[in-house]
Amino acid sequence: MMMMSLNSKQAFAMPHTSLAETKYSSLHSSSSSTLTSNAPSSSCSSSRHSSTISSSGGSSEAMRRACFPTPPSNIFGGLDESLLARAEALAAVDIVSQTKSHHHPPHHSPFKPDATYHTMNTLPCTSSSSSSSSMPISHPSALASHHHHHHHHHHQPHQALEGDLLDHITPGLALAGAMAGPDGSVVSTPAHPAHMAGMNHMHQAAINMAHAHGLPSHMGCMSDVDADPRDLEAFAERFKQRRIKLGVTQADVGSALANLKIPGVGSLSQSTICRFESLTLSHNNMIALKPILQAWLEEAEKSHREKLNKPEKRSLEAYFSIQPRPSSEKIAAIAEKLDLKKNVVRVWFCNQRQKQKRMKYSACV
DNA sequence: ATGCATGAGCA
DNA sequence: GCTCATGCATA
Repeated sequence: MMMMSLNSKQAFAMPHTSLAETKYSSLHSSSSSTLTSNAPSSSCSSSRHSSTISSSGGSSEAMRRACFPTPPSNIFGGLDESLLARAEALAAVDIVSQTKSHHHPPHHSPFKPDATYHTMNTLPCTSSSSSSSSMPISHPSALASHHHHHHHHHHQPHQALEGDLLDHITPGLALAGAMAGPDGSVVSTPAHPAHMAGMNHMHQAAINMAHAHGLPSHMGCMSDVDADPRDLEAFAERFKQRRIKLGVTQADVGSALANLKIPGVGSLSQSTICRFESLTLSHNNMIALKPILQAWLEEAEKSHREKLNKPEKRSLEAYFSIQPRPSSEKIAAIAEKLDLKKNVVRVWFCNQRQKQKRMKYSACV
């Protein structure tokens, strides 16, 4: 009995992907149409439409018009003590809602997963329902074989036409997030030896194999649950926005991942993070990485929140919301109130203004 | 942001 | 040999 001779992956290789092609290129550029027919219902941030794969030409996949909430602009031209008073009131208010923090000892472990990871973790594809942790490990082929025989539609091609196809093939895996407890601080670890290029590969492909369950079109609420293309898109975008808001670079994220201590997960390169955000990774890869990045994001935000909870900072922010450009005198007053050096306060305002610009910019890009 | 290269698992 | 995930180097 050996009649079934079909090679899995390649068997269904799609037409255009004839290997040699630049692998992925096919995914976005080639058939850019299609995609995104689904409107993402991204709640808060923006709605990105298709984009994702349409980078035809070259770059710019998308311009998301963002809808970022505009920061409070300065309204007060001259402020005085009133400013201080107000700010204090504001600060006091938010102080109330203090979130607990969970501190993790900062352990940075520059653990680089370079070497073959795949071996270590096997990810069960796990159910598609929800919370399933997936680790990025596994070889590509695994998944490849899977899916193709499962459905008629092959995944690979999906990259090219994500929109529709993905619709039905949604795999499910996702992890709720946060499992490890790094302090979230993004450390930048050097991570790569640099002598070689392809050292770490965690092939996670398999993970996601979930085959499809037909997704109802109404599932708008599952966010990290499955790998719904729409979710991925929305998540990638949200991820980027929040990362920027945290002031963390793609490279920082990549190296900080190792701090999560998720088994089998080490650091990733800036390239990969970039590709994730721009949705230029394969669908399977996106799905595999999503839970990891989500975990990182949660940790990072948690620690950021902790920082924000420091009274001085809250006060400064409150002042800032009222008057982003306080005069020298105001700064002196603020510094005195908070028992900080005037210079420190001045610089803080400068940085804050810059940060705001960055955020605003990124939101619109 | 992306081209090119590496290296792994599979058929 | 193919596909895939990922990284380095660089525009």
